[in-house]
Amino acid sequence: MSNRFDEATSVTIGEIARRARVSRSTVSYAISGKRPVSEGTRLRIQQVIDEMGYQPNASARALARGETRTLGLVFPPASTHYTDMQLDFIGGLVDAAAVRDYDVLMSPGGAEDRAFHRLIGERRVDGAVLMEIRLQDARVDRMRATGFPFVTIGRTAQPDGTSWVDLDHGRLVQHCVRHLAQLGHRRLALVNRSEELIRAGYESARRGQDGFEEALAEHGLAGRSYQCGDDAAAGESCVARILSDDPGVTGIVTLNEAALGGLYRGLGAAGREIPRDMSVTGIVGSRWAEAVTPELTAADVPSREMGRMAIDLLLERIGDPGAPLRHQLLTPPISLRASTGPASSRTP
Amino acid sequence: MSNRFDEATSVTIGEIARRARVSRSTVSYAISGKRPVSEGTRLRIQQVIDEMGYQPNASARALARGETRTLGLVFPPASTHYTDMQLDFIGGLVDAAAVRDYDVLMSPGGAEDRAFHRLIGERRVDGAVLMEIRLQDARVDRMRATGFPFVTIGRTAQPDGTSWVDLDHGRLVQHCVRHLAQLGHRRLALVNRSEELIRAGYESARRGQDGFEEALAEHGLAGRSYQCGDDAAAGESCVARILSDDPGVTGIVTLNEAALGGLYRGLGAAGREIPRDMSVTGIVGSRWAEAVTPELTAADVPSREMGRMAIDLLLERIGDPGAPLRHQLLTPPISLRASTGPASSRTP
DNA sequence: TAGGTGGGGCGAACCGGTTCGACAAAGCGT
DNA sequence: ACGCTTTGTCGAACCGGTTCGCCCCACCTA
Repeated sequence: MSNRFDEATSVTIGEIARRARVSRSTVSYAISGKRPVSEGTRLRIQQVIDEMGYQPNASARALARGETRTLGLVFPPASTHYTDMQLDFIGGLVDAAAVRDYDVLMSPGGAEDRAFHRLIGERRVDGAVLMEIRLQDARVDRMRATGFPFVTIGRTAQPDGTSWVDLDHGRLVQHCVRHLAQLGHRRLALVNRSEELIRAGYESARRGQDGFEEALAEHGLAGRSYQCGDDAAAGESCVARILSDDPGVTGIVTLNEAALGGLYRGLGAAGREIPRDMSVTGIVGSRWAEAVTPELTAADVPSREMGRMAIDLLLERIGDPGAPLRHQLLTPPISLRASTGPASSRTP
Repeated sequence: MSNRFDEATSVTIGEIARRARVSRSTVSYAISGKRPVSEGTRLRIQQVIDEMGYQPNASARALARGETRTLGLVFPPASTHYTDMQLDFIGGLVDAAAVRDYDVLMSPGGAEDRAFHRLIGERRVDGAVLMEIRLQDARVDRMRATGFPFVTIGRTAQPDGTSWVDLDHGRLVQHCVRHLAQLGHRRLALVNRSEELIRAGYESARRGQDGFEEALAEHGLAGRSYQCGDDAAAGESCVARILSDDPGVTGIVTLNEAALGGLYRGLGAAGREIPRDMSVTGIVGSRWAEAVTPELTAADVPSREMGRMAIDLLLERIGDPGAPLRHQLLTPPISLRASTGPASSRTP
């Protein structure tokens, strides 16, 4: 009469206790080991647990313990398609969390969205990772105000108040420019992300642009920045703009992964061969860098690694909210591939 | 004395009840509307709620209601990198869930992994979507055994027992072959996914291959299938194998998005121009199809849409477990782009 | 043998919601 | 005036765990 078919799905600790002829608390202690339980009863309890396939209910446990063992991943709504880098980042983050027995809750939306409210206000998660940070970011302000543990991927204009892991886009772009300068290039272009993102204060785009301008000044080069949509067609037309603005450009730095294929196509259509007539470099996930021909000299983004770091930092904050904030600013090396070469190979 | 700074994070329904001078149940009814509450008290309660920023605790609510308002997304561990299609699929799925006030829990791992146990056994979610289905899939068997609501992306060898949404890879490959046949191509090659995936019984790869062979027979063509790793280098070496096995091949069908760039590079290195000397087509996300030059004639995978469908099907199963199972088999049209052309343009 | 010690187990309270049954007061018809 | 329904509210039980305080008993020591 108690042998329902679906009993495995509805076994409670009370049921285990009854069959093992002990109290519920004893079962709990036998599982957690927080108080001693005699060898005999522990074995008996364990046997019943195995027989019935008992697993403690997560909601009940979360309520009692005050922790959900779930982490939130907050990212803006996907009006703009995700990039490859983001995908790898998410993968690395989820895997790292799983290793530590945490699950990851995906939460699209900004500071005013219902999803965001659910996550924080309803305490669905023990902490959160914020992606796609802007220099002024309402989500960060809200999180800080609530005192909820969180880390950001990217840093705001006032980065000292939070833990974060970020790619040093400014410095990376500087390295790209220096590389081109050393090859003798004098007139450069920066292919940035879309106008909307830049206007929204998207951190990596902004800092990348700043780095570009600084590097131009430092090396005494001419150059200009271009906003470019996140797709191949935008990349193609961006090349057209660059060449019509200044046909003398011989080096391009790109922050725009999704436009890369279009960039190459545009150059091909304009009769510019890479790297003979045009050197191209930038910051791009390695999958894209290796997909184009010739392969792209680029700073490969360690996305999976960044996901892992984010989890580490977040768990540290959850474990000890009073601990000092930590920052990870990454400057991965530039992988030299086939898309850059000396400027002198063909003089106008 | 009760005005702590962090009170917004720890407001309970009891606190609201006290300040509004009503019982906890009245607050609950005022919020849910499941029983009438007088206009006056409802306003008073609402005011206190607004003042204190009260939001019901998700764990407590889940425990009491027996539902978590969370859905699981189960995918194998990321030893193999995710593809662009998967990313879009996840994005579409998460967005669709958010619209319906559900969150999505990411759970990497197979049927034996701790993450899988947590998800199902601990009842962290109300239902689950299973990605990356194999023809024989232990996860599906386990889910079916527990009676847990779920849908799969892709179908197993016995697809009738579950709800699923799937791309008809077999038919799509047939369409690709027919397209090439109509252009006059007689010797073809299929670039499939990696050996590991195929050996593991990865559904789309297997059915794609079956479709390829059927189509060859139907049109009386010669052809061969190749396994190819998920990266550009593998694609490049795959082309070398194809051309050395049969230099007369003039048409390629690919199921391998990540290898596409390498495929193009390999053809270029072998002196085969697309589409003059070689026509290429296949099943690839549009971002990749448009990134290569010439752009790829391909069946564009409606990934985001599939994510939305998966959520719809899953919520239907959760809402009414007795409802008939539903299947969505998609055969998106092939977008004609620039990578295919008549075989006759250059006769050996 | 009395008194202290600590291992092993139990019952009850608690986490923060939801929901059911009961009941008082108000509104209605006759 | 009475009983009957409806409306509004409350207290208590419950969801399924965890944890605290307490008690009993066996063992050790003086």
